[in-house]
Amino acid sequence: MKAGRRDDFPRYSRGPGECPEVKYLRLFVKRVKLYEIHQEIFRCPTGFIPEIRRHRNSITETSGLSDFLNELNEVQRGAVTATSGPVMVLAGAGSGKTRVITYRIAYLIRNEGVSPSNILALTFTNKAAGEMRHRVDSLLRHGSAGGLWIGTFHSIFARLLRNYIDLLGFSRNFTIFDADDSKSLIRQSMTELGISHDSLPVNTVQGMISRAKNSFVLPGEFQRSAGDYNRQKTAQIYELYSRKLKENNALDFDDLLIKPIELFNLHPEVLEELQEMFHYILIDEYQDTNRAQYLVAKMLGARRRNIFVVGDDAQSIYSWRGADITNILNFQDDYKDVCTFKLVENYRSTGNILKAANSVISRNVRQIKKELISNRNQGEPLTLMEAQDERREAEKVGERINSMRMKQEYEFGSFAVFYRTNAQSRVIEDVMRRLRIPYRIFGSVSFYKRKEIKDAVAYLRFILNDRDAESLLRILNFPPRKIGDVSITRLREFAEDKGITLYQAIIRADEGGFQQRLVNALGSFAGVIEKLREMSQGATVYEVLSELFTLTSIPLLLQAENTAESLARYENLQELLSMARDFSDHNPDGNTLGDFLENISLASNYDEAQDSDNYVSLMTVHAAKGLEFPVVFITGLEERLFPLNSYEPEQLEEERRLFYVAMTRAREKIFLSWAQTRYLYGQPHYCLKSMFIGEIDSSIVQKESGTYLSELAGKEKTDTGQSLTEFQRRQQQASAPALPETMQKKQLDAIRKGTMVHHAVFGSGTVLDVQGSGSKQKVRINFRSAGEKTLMVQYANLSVQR
DNA sequence: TGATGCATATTTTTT
DNA sequence: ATATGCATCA
Repeated sequence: MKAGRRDDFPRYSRGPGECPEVKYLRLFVKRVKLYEIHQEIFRCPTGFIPEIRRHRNSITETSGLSDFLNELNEVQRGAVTATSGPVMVLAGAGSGKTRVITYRIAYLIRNEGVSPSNILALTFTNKAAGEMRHRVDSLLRHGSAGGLWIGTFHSIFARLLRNYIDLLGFSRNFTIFDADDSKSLIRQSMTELGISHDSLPVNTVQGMISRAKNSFVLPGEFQRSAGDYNRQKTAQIYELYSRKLKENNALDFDDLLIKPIELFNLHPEVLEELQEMFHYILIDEYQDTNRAQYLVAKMLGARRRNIFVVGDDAQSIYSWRGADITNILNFQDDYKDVCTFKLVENYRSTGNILKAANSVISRNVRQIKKELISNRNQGEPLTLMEAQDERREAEKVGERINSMRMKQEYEFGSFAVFYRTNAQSRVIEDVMRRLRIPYRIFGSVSFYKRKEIKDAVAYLRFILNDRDAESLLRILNFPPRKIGDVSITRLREFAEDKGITLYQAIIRADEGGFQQRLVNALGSFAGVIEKLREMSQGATVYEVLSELFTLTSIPLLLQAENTAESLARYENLQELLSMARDFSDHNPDGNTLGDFLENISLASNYDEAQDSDNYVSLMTVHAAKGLEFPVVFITGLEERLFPLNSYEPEQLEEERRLFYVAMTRAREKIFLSWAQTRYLYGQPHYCLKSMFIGEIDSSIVQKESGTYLSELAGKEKTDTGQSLTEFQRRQQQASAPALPETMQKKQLDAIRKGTMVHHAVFGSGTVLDVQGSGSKQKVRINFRSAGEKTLMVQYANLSVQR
C-alpha cells in the first residue's frame, strides 16, 4: 500500500509549535444542523455544538457540494456531515458503507477545508484502502486528495514505526515477519527451551501468543496471569520469541499494532505529535478491530475525539483472529456523546434475499437489532439443492451455471460459489474444469508464500537488514553451497562465542578454524551479499533482483531441472521481476528496496485486482466479505461443516453471521446446497442438513422440484429443524443414534479428556489422555475396576456415558 | 549433505 | 487426500 509521501511525515524532533495545524489551519466554530431523521436511526446529544476546523483557503466553497450530497440518502448524508466528535455508523450489508466513508472524507476536504494530511482512514485490507483512495480521488478534483492517510492498520503503523522505532531499540530497517517466519522463530524458541513440540504444538503456541498480542498482553503480564502448565510454558516461549524478534530486528504482524501502543506509553510526546497530525480518524469494518487496534485508535483520537467508525456487528466473522465484537457493541459506552447512524436501506439485494438474511440473523442474541430494507423488488425465491455427495453437489452447481447462462442473461462472471473450508474447493474445481466452465479460485496459496518467491525475497530482506537471521538461514544454502546443518550449528556456536551476529561470523569465518572448503563457501556467499548491498544503494529494485538472479543462477537452476513444477517456479520468479519493475514505475516517490519489501510483506493473496476476464468465482465465505455477485451458490450446508463444529453459542452465532455474510453477497439469486455424504480427510461421512437452512423463512425457499419448504411444513418439520429450538437440536444431534460403521469415528470425536466412557470388558472409566488422530487414535483411560489402560479407539468399541 | 520414506494433522486467516 | 515436518539411510 502506498499512501502519501514519506517526506510529509513529521519528524520526531520537530517541536509542537511547528505542527501543520498552526501553519495551515485556523479554528472557528460553526453550528451544524442536526438531522432529525427517525429518532431511532439517528440520535445525538442535544445542545451539541460541533467544532469545525477549516482550511483557510477553502472556507468559501460550500455551495458546490450540494449536488454531491444529493447523491446520498438522508441517513447517509447525516453521517457524512456530522463531522465533529465521535460518530458511529452501523452499516448493514449493501447499505452504502464505503460511499459514506469516501463522501465524508471528500466532504471534510472540500467543504470543511480540512487538509488531507490531517485525515487518517484505516481499513483492514489493501483492497478496501485502494478502493477508498480511488473513490475519494474521483470525488475530488484530481490530485487534491494528496497527502491523505489511507491504508490498512498494518501499513499505516508500519510507516509510523519506520520513523520512530529507534525509540524502542529497533532500527528503522526492521524486517516484517510473516506468519511462517514467526512460526519458525517460535519453533526455534521452543527447541531452545527444551519444550517438546508434541505436548505443545507450535500452532497452538503461535495462536496463544498472537491472541495475547492482539489483546495487548505483553510477556510480563502473560507470565503473571498464566494459569495452567501450558500457559506458563507459552509465557516462556513468548518472552524468548520477543527477544529473538528484537535480535533479528524484526516485527511480526501483531507487533505492527502493539509497538505503537508501547511507543505512545513510553514517549507521550510522540503520541501528542501524532494527535496533532491526525485531526480526523475514520475506521472501516470496526466490528473486526481487536483490542490493540481499538487501543491505538483510541489513543490517537483522544485529543480531538473526531473519531468515526463504520461497521456491522452482523458481519463480524473474525473473532477467532482476535476481533472483539464488543468494540462495536460498546462504542456508545466509550464515547457518551456519540452520534449513531443506522444504515439499513439496502441497494444490493432483492426483497427475498434480504428477507432470508434477516430471518436468519434475527436468531442471534448478541447483536444490535436492525433489519435490512430492500429498495428493489421481491425477486426470485431461494433454491435448495440436495445432492448425494460432494461430487454430485458440484455437478449440480456447474449444471445450473451452464443452464442459467444459456437461458438468461448471465455470464460466467455473474456467479460465485462459496464454501466454508478451502478443502471443499478441490472437487468444485475438478467439476468446473470438466464442464469447461472458466473459474478462478481466490485465496489459494499466496504468491508471496511460494518457496521460490520467499527465497528471493529473503535475499532482498537480508541485504537490507543483516540481523534478519531468519532470512539468512533460508538463503545461506540456497542455492546449495554445501553449507549444511552441521556447519551452521558450528557457525552459530562461533557467533555466540564471539558475541557477534551470524552474518558477522560468516564474514569472519577464517578466524573460526573451520575447514577451508566451508570458509570458501561462506566467503563467496558474503561476496554475493556485499555486492548486492552495495548495488542496492543506487540501483532500482528491479536491477538488484536481476543481479541477484545472475549471481546465484537460481532461475537457471530451475530451468535446468526442467520439470513442470520447476518451470512454474521459474515463471514465478520472472513474475516477481516484472513486479519489481512495475513497482518502480508506479511509485516514483517511494520505490526503495525497503518500500518494495514492505509492500510485499503486507500484501495478501486477496488483493489481486479483478481482471476483465469472465469467470466463475470460487472462494471461502470469509474471502467473500465485501464482494457482491448476481448469483451466489452457498455449498456444503451441513451440520459440522457449516456451521462448522460449533457447540458454543458464541461460536454458533459467529457461524450464523458468516452465513449471513454469504447470503447478503447475492444481488438476485441464491442457491443453497448440501450433500448427504462427503469425504472428510479421506473418510466418507454421512451428513445432516445444516440447521441454517431451517432458519430461513420457509415460504421463500424452493426445492429443485419447485415445492416450497413451507408446503412441506407438516411432513418435514423436524427435518428442517424449524420447530426445534437450537438447544433441542443440538441435543438430538449429540445423541444421534447408531451412525453407520464408517461413521463411528466421527462420533468418537466426542471422546476427550475427562469423558466418561464404557468398555465391554473393562467397564466404565474416565479418559485421561487422547493421542493421535484418525484410525491410529489412542486413549488412555482410568477404569474404575481395571485401572489404567491405553486403547486404540478404533478397536476399543467405547461408548460415551453421560 | 541430500533424498527418501514415515508420521501427523489438517476452520476460517483481512495483515 | 494431501501437505508438511522429521528421522533415517545412501
